[in-house]
Amino acid sequence: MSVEPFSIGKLAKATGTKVETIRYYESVGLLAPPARTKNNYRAYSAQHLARLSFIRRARALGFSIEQVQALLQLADQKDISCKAVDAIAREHLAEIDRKLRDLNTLRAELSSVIVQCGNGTISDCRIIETLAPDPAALR
Amino acid sequence: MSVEPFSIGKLAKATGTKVETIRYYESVGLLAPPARTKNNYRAYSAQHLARLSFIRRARALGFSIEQVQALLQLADQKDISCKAVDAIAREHLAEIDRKLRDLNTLRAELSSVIVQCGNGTISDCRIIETLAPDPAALR
DNA sequence: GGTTGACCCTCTAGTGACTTCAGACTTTAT
DNA sequence: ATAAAGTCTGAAGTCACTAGAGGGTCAACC
Repeated sequence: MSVEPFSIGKLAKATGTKVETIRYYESVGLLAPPARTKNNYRAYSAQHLARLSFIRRARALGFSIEQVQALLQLADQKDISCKAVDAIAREHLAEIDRKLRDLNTLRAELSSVIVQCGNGTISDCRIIETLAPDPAALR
Repeated sequence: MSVEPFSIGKLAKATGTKVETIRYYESVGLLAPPARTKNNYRAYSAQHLARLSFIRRARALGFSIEQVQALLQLADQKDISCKAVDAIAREHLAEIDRKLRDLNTLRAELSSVIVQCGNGTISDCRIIETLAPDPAALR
């Protein structure tokens, strides 16, 4: 297992992150500044890879950068209760469920709209009407 | 049916939009600038109400402002085929399906994390590990 | 008639999470 | 040797709003 440090480009490729995004994470204090080579290039360790992977996964899960910060801080204090971690996760799960419900509703609406929009002209096309105002709002 | 023009506040209430957002839509060319009263207050017509309702519905469905612009332009040319409208909607549906798949995966992970994170300390807590890097990425 | 509070106006700046750009240096491949 | 690809910093741009400063206007109640 080679423990040589790697460049920002390699780290980017390994984690599916853009180079600029990695630098951004460093600038906002999400990812610790790595060592530098004599040319001032960033030299990352396996720790950085692990942490960036965590960050990316958490971001993909929809956690905000602030929430990821909180999770990382908690993760670093291994001796305390994980109730706080659990709370953050639960809070987020509720959010995901809300998003899922919304998206499913939208999906249904959108696909019914598409079905109606078979091949006619716009004047026959229901997609516009479907999105048109609810008469009830016009009171 | 009263056809008197209404203020930005009434329009906001009728469409569930913030006043500032309406002005923003005008500034980016999404909503046509309305007439003005002698006091320079915006005076909206039923057309504006209809169009803003459309905009809000489309935005709620997750269309970007650019996509909404496209839909509105298409809607204004009533004599052409609605294939373009259909294409935009279909494209958007695919996007929604991708998000749904992701969210479902995430939900499963997060809830299994919560189950495991019952009452131990962080060192027992799997939440960090669950989000830890995929060993495959470390090649 | 005065004043309180709810509206409305414009213009500017702030938000989150990046992305893009300009301008310069270094490393790698041909 | 030279060109392409990678890296650096710092600043500005993006999206879709949101908030704030600093002002004018209007309806109503005392």
